[in-house]
Amino acid sequence: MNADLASVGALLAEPARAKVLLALGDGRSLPASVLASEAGVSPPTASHHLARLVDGGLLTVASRGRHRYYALAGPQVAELLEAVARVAPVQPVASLRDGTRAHALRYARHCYDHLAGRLGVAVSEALVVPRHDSLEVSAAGAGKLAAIGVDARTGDSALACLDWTEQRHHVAGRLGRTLLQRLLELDWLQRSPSTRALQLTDAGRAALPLELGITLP
Amino acid sequence: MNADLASVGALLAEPARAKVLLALGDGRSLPASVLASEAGVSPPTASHHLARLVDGGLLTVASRGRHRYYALAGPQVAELLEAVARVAPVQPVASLRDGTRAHALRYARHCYDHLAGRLGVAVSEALVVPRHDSLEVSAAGAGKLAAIGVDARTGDSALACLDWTEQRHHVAGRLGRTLLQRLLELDWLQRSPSTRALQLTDAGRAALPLELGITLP
DNA sequence: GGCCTGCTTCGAAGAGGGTCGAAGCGTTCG
DNA sequence: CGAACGCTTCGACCCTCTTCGAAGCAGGCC
Repeated sequence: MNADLASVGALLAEPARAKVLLALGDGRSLPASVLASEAGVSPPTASHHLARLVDGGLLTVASRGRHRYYALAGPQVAELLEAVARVAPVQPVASLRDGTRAHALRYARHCYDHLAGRLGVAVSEALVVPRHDSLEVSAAGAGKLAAIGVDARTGDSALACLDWTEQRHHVAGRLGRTLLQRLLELDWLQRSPSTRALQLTDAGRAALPLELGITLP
Repeated sequence: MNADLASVGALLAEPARAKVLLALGDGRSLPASVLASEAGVSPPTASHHLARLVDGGLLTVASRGRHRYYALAGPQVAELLEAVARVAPVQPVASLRDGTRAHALRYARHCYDHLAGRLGVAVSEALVVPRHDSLEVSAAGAGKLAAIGVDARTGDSALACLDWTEQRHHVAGRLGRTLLQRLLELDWLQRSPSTRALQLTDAGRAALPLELGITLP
Protein backbone atom coordinates (compact mmCIF):
# COMPACT_ATOMS: atom_id res chain seq x y z
CA MET A 1 0.00 0.00 0.00
CA ASN A 2 1.82 3.07 -1.05
CA ALA A 3 -0.35 5.77 -2.45
CA ASP A 4 0.71 9.13 -1.15
CA LEU A 5 -2.46 10.14 0.64
CA ALA A 6 -0.65 12.83 2.57
CA SER A 7 0.29 14.92 -0.46
CA VAL A 8 -3.31 14.99 -1.62
CA GLY A 9 -4.52 15.67 1.90
CA ALA A 10 -2.15 18.60 2.21
CA LEU A 11 -3.64 20.11 -0.93
CA LEU A 12 -7.14 19.88 0.53
CA ALA A 13 -6.04 21.07 3.95
CA GLU A 14 -5.84 24.77 3.27
CA PRO A 15 -9.20 26.59 3.45
CA ALA A 16 -8.29 28.79 0.50
CA ARG A 17 -7.48 25.79 -1.68
CA ALA A 18 -10.60 23.97 -0.55
CA LYS A 19 -12.72 26.95 -1.57
CA VAL A 20 -11.05 27.00 -4.97
CA LEU A 21 -11.80 23.32 -5.49
CA LEU A 22 -15.41 23.74 -4.43
CA ALA A 23 -15.83 26.70 -6.77
CA LEU A 24 -14.60 24.51 -9.61
CA GLY A 25 -16.59 21.52 -8.37
CA ASP A 26 -19.02 21.43 -11.28
CA GLY A 27 -16.31 21.27 -13.91
CA ARG A 28 -16.31 24.90 -14.99
CA SER A 29 -13.17 26.82 -15.92
CA LEU A 30 -12.53 30.02 -14.02
CA PRO A 31 -9.75 32.61 -14.25
CA ALA A 32 -7.31 33.16 -11.41
CA SER A 33 -8.77 36.52 -10.40
CA VAL A 34 -12.25 35.09 -9.84
CA LEU A 35 -10.81 32.23 -7.82
CA ALA A 36 -8.81 34.66 -5.69
CA SER A 37 -11.95 36.55 -4.73
CA GLU A 38 -13.90 33.31 -4.29
CA ALA A 39 -11.26 32.08 -1.86
CA GLY A 40 -10.95 35.44 -0.11
CA VAL A 41 -7.21 35.84 -0.58
CA SER A 42 -4.94 38.22 -2.46
CA PRO A 43 -3.92 37.47 -6.05
CA PRO A 44 -0.36 36.46 -5.09
CA THR A 45 -1.64 33.98 -2.52
CA ALA A 46 -4.17 32.56 -4.94
CA SER A 47 -1.54 32.19 -7.60
CA HIS A 48 0.63 30.28 -5.17
CA HIS A 49 -2.20 27.91 -4.25
CA LEU A 50 -3.26 27.40 -7.84
CA ALA A 51 0.27 26.49 -8.81
CA ARG A 52 0.37 23.88 -6.06
CA LEU A 53 -2.97 22.42 -7.11
CA VAL A 54 -1.82 22.13 -10.71
CA ASP A 55 1.47 20.65 -9.59
CA GLY A 56 -0.41 18.11 -7.49
CA GLY A 57 -2.52 17.05 -10.46
CA LEU A 58 -5.85 18.27 -9.10
CA LEU A 59 -6.25 21.16 -11.51
CA THR A 60 -5.40 21.88 -15.11
CA VAL A 61 -4.71 25.32 -16.49
CA ALA A 62 -5.21 26.82 -19.93
CA SER A 63 -3.94 30.21 -21.01
CA ARG A 64 -6.27 32.30 -23.15
CA GLY A 65 -4.93 35.73 -23.81
CA ARG A 66 -3.82 37.32 -20.60
CA HIS A 67 -6.22 35.19 -18.60
CA ARG A 68 -5.42 31.77 -17.20
CA TYR A 69 -8.39 29.46 -16.77
CA TYR A 70 -8.26 26.77 -14.11
CA ALA A 71 -10.46 23.66 -13.97
CA LEU A 72 -10.61 20.31 -12.20
CA ALA A 73 -8.24 17.79 -13.76
CA GLY A 74 -11.03 15.26 -14.31
CA PRO A 75 -14.09 13.43 -13.00
CA GLN A 76 -12.01 11.51 -10.49
CA VAL A 77 -11.18 14.79 -8.79
CA ALA A 78 -14.87 15.67 -8.61
CA GLU A 79 -15.52 12.24 -7.11
CA LEU A 80 -12.78 12.88 -4.60
CA LEU A 81 -14.45 16.12 -3.54
CA GLU A 82 -17.79 14.35 -3.15
CA ALA A 83 -16.18 11.60 -1.08
CA VAL A 84 -14.58 14.15 1.19
CA ALA A 85 -17.78 16.16 1.52
CA ARG A 86 -19.59 13.00 2.54
CA VAL A 87 -17.46 12.58 5.66
CA ALA A 88 -16.90 16.29 6.35
CA PRO A 89 -18.93 18.10 8.97
CA VAL A 90 -21.20 20.84 7.68
CA GLN A 91 -19.44 24.14 8.05
CA PRO A 92 -21.13 26.75 10.23
CA VAL A 93 -22.91 29.37 8.16
CA ALA A 94 -20.91 32.58 8.28
CA SER A 95 -23.41 35.05 6.86
CA LEU A 96 -27.00 35.41 5.82
CA ARG A 97 -25.93 35.37 2.21
CA ASP A 98 -24.15 32.07 2.79
CA GLY A 99 -27.32 30.81 4.42
CA THR A 100 -29.57 31.40 1.44
CA ARG A 101 -26.86 30.09 -0.83
CA ALA A 102 -26.56 26.90 1.20
CA HIS A 103 -30.32 26.52 1.09
CA ALA A 104 -30.37 26.80 -2.68
CA LEU A 105 -27.62 24.20 -2.93
CA ARG A 106 -29.45 21.78 -0.73
CA TYR A 107 -32.53 22.17 -2.88
CA ALA A 108 -30.99 21.55 -6.27
CA ARG A 109 -27.45 21.57 -7.60
CA HIS A 110 -25.28 19.75 -10.00
CA CYS A 111 -22.79 17.23 -8.78
CA TYR A 112 -20.16 17.54 -11.52
CA ASP A 113 -22.47 16.39 -14.30
CA HIS A 114 -25.76 15.22 -12.83
CA LEU A 115 -28.63 16.54 -10.74
CA ALA A 116 -28.31 16.34 -6.96
CA GLY A 117 -29.87 17.79 -3.83
CA ARG A 118 -33.48 17.33 -2.72
CA LEU A 119 -34.75 17.70 -6.24
CA GLY A 120 -32.22 15.13 -7.47
CA VAL A 121 -33.48 12.65 -4.90
CA ALA A 122 -37.11 13.34 -5.77
CA VAL A 123 -36.50 12.90 -9.49
CA SER A 124 -34.61 9.68 -8.83
CA GLU A 125 -37.44 8.24 -6.79
CA ALA A 126 -39.84 8.86 -9.66
CA LEU A 127 -37.69 7.06 -12.20
CA VAL A 128 -35.67 4.29 -10.62
CA VAL A 129 -35.84 1.68 -7.91
CA PRO A 130 -32.88 0.44 -5.89
CA ARG A 131 -31.61 -2.95 -7.00
CA HIS A 132 -28.58 -4.59 -5.49
CA ASP A 133 -25.92 -1.91 -5.43
CA SER A 134 -27.15 0.26 -8.26
CA LEU A 135 -30.40 1.74 -9.45
CA GLU A 136 -32.72 0.26 -12.04
CA VAL A 137 -35.08 2.16 -14.32
CA SER A 138 -38.64 1.26 -13.39
CA ALA A 139 -41.38 0.61 -15.95
CA ALA A 140 -43.07 3.87 -15.01
CA GLY A 141 -39.72 5.62 -15.08
CA ALA A 142 -38.92 4.42 -18.59
CA GLY A 143 -42.21 5.84 -19.83
CA LYS A 144 -41.62 9.20 -18.17
CA LEU A 145 -38.10 9.38 -19.54
CA ALA A 146 -39.33 8.59 -23.04
CA ALA A 147 -41.95 11.33 -22.70
CA ILE A 148 -39.29 13.96 -22.17
CA GLY A 149 -37.03 12.53 -24.85
CA VAL A 150 -34.50 10.56 -22.86
CA ASP A 151 -33.72 7.13 -24.21
CA ALA A 152 -33.85 4.47 -21.48
CA ARG A 153 -35.42 1.04 -21.12
CA THR A 154 -37.00 -0.64 -18.17
CA GLY A 155 -34.32 -2.53 -16.29
CA ASP A 156 -31.42 -0.36 -17.41
CA SER A 157 -29.06 0.17 -14.53
CA ALA A 158 -27.94 3.60 -13.41
CA LEU A 159 -25.04 4.53 -11.21
CA ALA A 160 -26.08 5.58 -7.71
CA CYS A 161 -24.48 8.64 -6.14
CA LEU A 162 -24.84 9.21 -2.40
CA ASP A 163 -25.93 12.76 -1.72
CA TRP A 164 -23.93 14.37 1.07
CA THR A 165 -26.66 16.80 2.07
CA GLU A 166 -29.59 14.41 1.81
CA GLN A 167 -27.82 11.15 2.68
CA ARG A 168 -29.92 9.49 0.00
CA HIS A 169 -29.07 8.02 -3.37
CA HIS A 170 -29.76 9.71 -6.67
CA VAL A 171 -29.15 8.95 -10.33
CA ALA A 172 -25.61 9.59 -11.59
CA GLY A 173 -23.51 8.14 -14.40
CA ARG A 174 -24.63 8.17 -18.00
CA LEU A 175 -28.36 8.45 -17.30
CA GLY A 176 -27.76 11.20 -14.73
CA ARG A 177 -25.71 13.13 -17.23
CA THR A 178 -28.18 12.93 -20.11
CA LEU A 179 -31.11 13.63 -17.80
CA LEU A 180 -29.60 16.84 -16.45
CA GLN A 181 -28.67 17.88 -19.97
CA ARG A 182 -32.26 17.38 -21.07
CA LEU A 183 -33.75 19.25 -18.12
CA LEU A 184 -31.51 22.22 -18.96
CA GLU A 185 -32.43 22.00 -22.66
CA LEU A 186 -36.12 22.01 -21.77
CA ASP A 187 -35.42 25.08 -19.64
CA TRP A 188 -37.00 23.46 -16.62
CA LEU A 189 -33.78 24.15 -14.76
CA GLN A 190 -31.22 26.92 -15.16
CA ARG A 191 -27.58 27.03 -14.17
CA SER A 192 -26.42 29.68 -11.78
CA PRO A 193 -23.56 31.77 -13.13
CA SER A 194 -21.40 31.57 -10.01
CA THR A 195 -22.48 28.60 -7.88
CA ARG A 196 -23.43 24.99 -8.33
CA ALA A 197 -27.02 25.72 -7.41
CA LEU A 198 -29.70 25.07 -10.04
CA GLN A 199 -32.74 27.30 -10.43
CA LEU A 200 -36.13 25.70 -10.98
CA THR A 201 -37.90 27.75 -13.68
CA ASP A 202 -41.63 28.42 -13.82
CA ALA A 203 -41.85 25.98 -16.72
CA GLY A 204 -40.07 23.37 -14.60
CA ARG A 205 -42.29 24.02 -11.63
CA ALA A 206 -45.30 23.31 -13.79
CA ALA A 207 -43.89 20.47 -15.86
CA LEU A 208 -42.00 18.34 -13.35
CA PRO A 209 -45.04 17.24 -11.33
CA LEU A 210 -47.00 16.70 -14.53
CA GLU A 211 -44.45 14.90 -16.69
CA LEU A 212 -42.47 13.04 -14.06
CA GLY A 213 -45.14 12.75 -11.40
CA ILE A 214 -43.03 14.11 -8.60
CA THR A 215 -44.16 16.33 -5.77
CA LEU A 216 -41.73 19.23 -5.56
CA PRO A 217 -39.89 19.31 -2.26
CA MET B 1 -21.59 24.87 -0.74
CA ASN B 2 -20.27 24.57 2.73
CA ALA B 3 -18.77 21.25 3.60
CA ASP B 4 -15.55 21.71 5.49
CA LEU B 5 -13.15 20.01 3.12
CA ALA B 6 -10.16 21.61 4.78
CA SER B 7 -10.65 19.95 8.15
CA VAL B 8 -10.77 16.51 6.52
CA GLY B 9 -7.83 17.37 4.30
CA ALA B 10 -5.79 18.42 7.29
CA LEU B 11 -6.40 15.02 8.85
CA LEU B 12 -5.11 13.26 5.75
CA ALA B 13 -2.23 15.67 5.31
CA GLU B 14 0.16 14.23 7.86
CA PRO B 15 2.15 11.20 6.68
CA ALA B 16 1.83 9.51 10.04
CA ARG B 17 -1.94 9.84 10.02
CA ALA B 18 -2.14 8.71 6.41
CA LYS B 19 -0.22 5.55 7.28
CA VAL B 20 -2.57 4.88 10.17
CA LEU B 21 -5.59 5.20 7.89
CA LEU B 22 -4.06 2.92 5.28
CA ALA B 23 -3.23 0.33 7.91
CA LEU B 24 -6.88 0.35 8.96
CA GLY B 25 -8.08 0.50 5.36
CA ASP B 26 -9.60 -2.96 5.29
CA GLY B 27 -11.79 -2.38 8.30
CA ARG B 28 -9.71 -4.12 10.95
CA SER B 29 -9.32 -2.87 14.51
CA LEU B 30 -5.77 -2.34 15.71
CA PRO B 31 -4.36 -1.19 19.07
CA ALA B 32 -2.52 2.11 19.40
CA SER B 33 0.89 0.49 19.84
CA VAL B 34 0.68 -1.37 16.53
CA LEU B 35 -0.44 1.78 14.76
CA ALA B 36 2.45 3.73 16.27
CA SER B 37 4.98 1.28 14.84
CA GLU B 38 3.08 1.10 11.55
CA ALA B 39 3.27 4.87 11.25
CA GLY B 40 6.88 5.02 12.40
CA VAL B 41 6.34 7.46 15.25
CA SER B 42 6.62 7.35 19.03
CA PRO B 43 3.63 6.34 21.16
CA PRO B 44 2.94 9.91 22.33
CA THR B 45 2.87 11.18 18.78
CA ALA B 46 0.64 8.34 17.65
CA SER B 47 -1.71 8.95 20.52
CA HIS B 48 -1.95 12.58 19.55
CA HIS B 49 -2.75 11.72 15.94
CA LEU B 50 -5.26 9.04 16.85
CA ALA B 51 -7.10 11.46 19.10
CA ARG B 52 -7.37 13.92 16.23
CA LEU B 53 -8.63 11.27 13.84
CA VAL B 54 -11.31 10.19 16.30
CA ASP B 55 -12.23 13.79 16.97
CA GLY B 56 -12.56 14.37 13.24
CA GLY B 57 -14.91 11.42 12.85
CA LEU B 58 -12.63 9.29 10.71
CA LEU B 59 -11.89 6.67 13.38
CA THR B 60 -13.74 5.04 16.22
CA VAL B 61 -12.09 3.70 19.33
CA ALA B 62 -13.04 0.89 21.71
CA SER B 63 -11.32 0.19 25.00
CA ARG B 64 -10.73 -3.44 25.83
CA GLY B 65 -8.69 -3.91 28.97
CA ARG B 66 -5.61 -1.82 28.83
CA HIS B 67 -5.66 -1.78 25.03
CA ARG B 68 -7.49 0.69 22.88
CA TYR B 69 -8.57 -0.57 19.48
CA TYR B 70 -8.94 1.89 16.63
CA ALA B 71 -10.90 1.29 13.42
CA LEU B 72 -12.31 3.26 10.50
CA ALA B 73 -15.56 4.97 11.39
CA GLY B 74 -17.42 3.37 8.48
CA PRO B 75 -17.51 2.37 4.82
CA GLN B 76 -17.70 5.99 3.70
CA VAL B 77 -14.26 6.53 5.20
CA ALA B 78 -12.91 3.55 3.25
CA GLU B 79 -14.47 5.02 0.11
CA LEU B 80 -12.80 8.31 0.89
CA LEU B 81 -9.42 6.60 1.11
CA GLU B 82 -10.00 4.87 -2.22
CA ALA B 83 -11.03 8.13 -3.84
CA VAL B 84 -7.90 9.83 -2.57
CA ALA B 85 -5.68 6.94 -3.64
CA ARG B 86 -7.14 7.17 -7.13
CA VAL B 87 -5.81 10.70 -7.63
CA ALA B 88 -2.66 10.32 -5.54
CA PRO B 89 0.69 9.68 -7.18
CA VAL B 90 2.27 6.33 -6.36
CA GLN B 91 4.74 6.84 -3.57
CA PRO B 92 8.37 5.98 -4.31
CA VAL B 93 9.35 2.63 -2.84
CA ALA B 94 11.52 3.23 0.19
CA SER B 95 12.94 -0.24 0.81
CA LEU B 96 13.16 -3.69 -0.70
CA ARG B 97 10.67 -4.93 1.85
CA ASP B 98 8.28 -2.22 0.77
CA GLY B 99 8.88 -3.30 -2.80
CA THR B 100 7.78 -6.90 -2.35
CA ARG B 101 4.93 -5.72 -0.21
CA ALA B 102 3.77 -3.33 -2.91
CA HIS B 103 4.03 -6.09 -5.46
CA ALA B 104 1.84 -8.39 -3.38
CA LEU B 105 -0.70 -5.64 -2.99
CA ARG B 106 -0.85 -4.96 -6.68
CA TYR B 107 -1.41 -8.65 -7.31
CA ALA B 108 -4.28 -9.24 -4.91
CA ARG B 109 -5.70 -7.36 -1.99
CA HIS B 110 -8.97 -6.50 -0.41
CA CYS B 111 -10.49 -3.12 -0.87
CA TYR B 112 -12.42 -2.78 2.38
CA ASP B 113 -14.67 -5.78 1.69
CA HIS B 114 -14.07 -7.03 -1.84
CA LEU B 115 -11.28 -8.43 -3.99
CA ALA B 116 -9.07 -5.95 -5.85
CA GLY B 117 -5.73 -5.79 -7.62
CA ARG B 118 -4.80 -7.71 -10.77
CA LEU B 119 -6.54 -10.81 -9.56
CA GLY B 120 -9.64 -8.79 -8.77
CA VAL B 121 -9.69 -7.46 -12.31
CA ALA B 122 -9.13 -10.92 -13.80
CA VAL B 123 -11.91 -12.45 -11.75
CA SER B 124 -14.24 -9.63 -12.70
CA GLU B 125 -13.57 -10.11 -16.39
CA ALA B 126 -14.52 -13.76 -16.11
CA LEU B 127 -17.84 -13.03 -14.45
CA VAL B 128 -19.25 -9.71 -15.56
CA VAL B 129 -19.47 -7.45 -18.55
CA PRO B 130 -19.61 -3.65 -18.40
CA ARG B 131 -23.05 -2.24 -19.00
CA HIS B 132 -23.80 1.45 -18.80
CA ASP B 133 -22.22 2.61 -15.57
CA SER B 134 -22.20 -0.65 -13.67
CA LEU B 135 -21.32 -4.27 -14.27
CA GLU B 136 -23.70 -7.03 -15.25
CA VAL B 137 -23.32 -10.72 -14.49
CA SER B 138 -22.82 -12.57 -17.79
CA ALA B 139 -24.48 -15.89 -18.59
CA ALA B 140 -21.14 -17.68 -18.29
CA GLY B 141 -20.43 -15.75 -15.09
CA ALA B 142 -23.69 -16.79 -13.49
CA GLY B 143 -22.86 -20.45 -14.14
CA LYS B 144 -19.37 -20.13 -12.68
CA LEU B 145 -20.70 -18.32 -9.63
CA ALA B 146 -23.32 -21.01 -9.08
CA ALA B 147 -20.60 -23.68 -9.35
CA ILE B 148 -18.73 -22.19 -6.41
CA GLY B 149 -21.86 -21.60 -4.41
CA VAL B 150 -22.51 -17.90 -4.95
CA ASP B 151 -26.09 -16.99 -5.71
CA ALA B 152 -26.34 -14.66 -8.71
CA ARG B 153 -28.43 -14.52 -11.86
CA THR B 154 -27.56 -13.48 -15.36
CA GLY B 155 -28.21 -9.78 -15.71
CA ASP B 156 -27.78 -8.95 -12.04
CA SER B 157 -25.95 -5.68 -11.71
CA ALA B 158 -22.85 -5.30 -9.60
CA LEU B 159 -21.22 -2.15 -8.34
CA ALA B 160 -18.04 -1.25 -10.20
CA CYS B 161 -15.00 -0.12 -8.23
CA LEU B 162 -12.16 1.56 -10.06
CA ASP B 163 -8.87 0.01 -9.07
CA TRP B 164 -6.22 2.62 -8.32
CA THR B 165 -3.30 0.35 -9.18
CA GLU B 166 -4.78 -1.22 -12.30
CA GLN B 167 -6.97 1.66 -13.47
CA ARG B 168 -9.57 -0.94 -14.39
CA HIS B 169 -12.96 -1.77 -12.94
CA HIS B 170 -13.65 -4.75 -10.72
CA VAL B 171 -16.66 -6.15 -8.88
CA ALA B 172 -17.56 -4.42 -5.61
CA GLY B 173 -20.78 -3.99 -3.67
CA ARG B 174 -22.86 -6.91 -2.51
CA LEU B 175 -21.59 -9.40 -5.08
CA GLY B 176 -17.98 -8.38 -4.45
CA ARG B 177 -18.45 -8.87 -0.74
CA THR B 178 -20.02 -12.34 -0.95
CA LEU B 179 -17.54 -13.42 -3.61
CA LEU B 180 -14.50 -12.56 -1.51
CA GLN B 181 -16.11 -14.22 1.49
CA ARG B 182 -16.61 -17.39 -0.53
CA LEU B 183 -13.07 -17.41 -1.92
CA LEU B 184 -11.73 -17.17 1.63
CA GLU B 185 -14.09 -19.93 2.83
CA LEU B 186 -12.92 -22.18 0.01
CA ASP B 187 -9.36 -21.43 1.12
CA TRP B 188 -8.39 -20.33 -2.36
CA LEU B 189 -7.22 -17.06 -0.86
CA GLN B 190 -5.84 -16.25 2.56
CA ARG B 191 -5.72 -12.99 4.44
CA SER B 192 -2.40 -11.58 5.46
CA PRO B 193 -2.17 -10.87 9.19
CA SER B 194 -0.69 -7.40 8.85
CA THR B 195 -1.39 -6.02 5.37
CA ARG B 196 -4.26 -5.83 2.93
CA ALA B 197 -2.53 -8.24 0.56
CA LEU B 198 -4.23 -11.58 -0.15
CA GLN B 199 -2.28 -14.80 -0.62
CA LEU B 200 -3.27 -17.14 -3.42
CA THR B 201 -3.14 -20.69 -1.99
CA ASP B 202 -2.10 -23.80 -3.94
CA ALA B 203 -5.73 -24.84 -3.98
CA GLY B 204 -6.67 -21.48 -5.41
CA ARG B 205 -3.93 -21.60 -7.98
CA ALA B 206 -5.35 -24.91 -9.23
CA ALA B 207 -9.03 -24.13 -8.88
CA LEU B 208 -9.36 -20.57 -10.16
CA PRO B 209 -8.41 -21.32 -13.78
CA LEU B 210 -10.53 -24.47 -13.70
CA GLU B 211 -13.67 -23.23 -12.00
CA LEU B 212 -13.74 -19.62 -13.14
CA GLY B 213 -11.84 -19.99 -16.37
CA ILE B 214 -9.36 -17.24 -15.69
CA THR B 215 -5.70 -17.16 -16.59
CA LEU B 216 -3.79 -16.15 -13.50
CA PRO B 217 -1.95 -12.88 -13.97
C1' DG C 1 4.82 52.67 -28.95
C1' DG C 2 2.97 53.46 -24.41
C1' DC C 3 -0.07 52.31 -20.83
C1' DC C 4 -3.22 49.32 -18.37
C1' DT C 5 -4.55 44.82 -16.92
C1' DG C 6 -3.98 39.95 -15.31
C1' DC C 7 -0.98 37.03 -13.31
C1' DT C 8 3.26 35.33 -11.30
C1' DT C 9 7.74 35.55 -8.64
C1' DC C 10 10.41 37.23 -4.77
C1' DG C 11 11.21 38.22 -0.02
C1' DA C 12 10.28 38.62 4.89
C1' DA C 13 7.17 38.13 8.72
C1' DG C 14 4.15 35.36 11.37
C1' DA C 15 1.26 31.45 12.87
C1' DG C 16 0.26 26.86 13.31
C1' DG C 17 1.23 22.12 13.93
C1' DG C 18 4.46 17.99 14.55
C1' DT C 19 7.77 15.75 17.42
C1' DC C 20 9.63 13.45 21.39
C1' DG C 21 11.07 12.98 26.51
C1' DA C 22 9.18 13.00 30.98
C1' DA C 23 5.52 12.22 33.84
C1' DG C 24 0.68 10.59 35.10
C1' DC C 25 -3.21 7.26 35.06
C1' DG C 26 -5.64 3.00 34.73
C1' DT C 27 -5.31 -2.11 33.89
C1' DT C 28 -3.26 -6.60 34.32
C1' DC C 29 -0.34 -10.03 36.13
C1' DG C 30 2.72 -12.22 39.46
C1' DC D 1 0.09 -5.48 47.00
C1' DG D 2 3.69 -4.08 43.91
C1' DA D 3 5.56 -4.02 39.39
C1' DA D 4 5.08 -3.97 34.51
C1' DC D 5 2.50 -2.56 30.61
C1' DG D 6 -0.35 0.33 27.44
C1' DC D 7 -1.74 4.59 26.61
C1' DT D 8 -2.37 9.52 27.29
C1' DT D 9 -1.19 14.38 28.81
C1' DC D 10 2.15 18.06 29.35
C1' DG D 11 5.84 21.04 27.91
C1' DA D 12 9.36 22.85 24.91
C1' DC D 13 11.69 22.96 20.52
C1' DC D 14 11.71 23.08 15.64
C1' DC D 15 10.17 23.52 11.12
C1' DT D 16 7.21 24.11 7.40
C1' DC D 17 3.79 26.61 5.25
C1' DT D 18 0.80 30.67 4.65
C1' DT D 19 0.38 35.47 3.88
C1' DC D 20 0.81 39.91 1.61
C1' DG D 21 3.54 44.01 -0.37
C1' DA D 22 6.58 45.10 -3.95
C1' DA D 23 8.40 44.13 -8.17
C1' DG D 24 8.61 41.65 -12.69
C1' DC D 25 6.52 39.79 -16.98
C1' DA D 26 3.49 39.13 -20.48
C1' DG D 27 -0.75 40.23 -23.42
C1' DG D 28 -4.12 43.54 -25.16
C1' DC D 29 -6.09 48.22 -26.04
C1' DC D 30 -5.72 53.06 -27.50
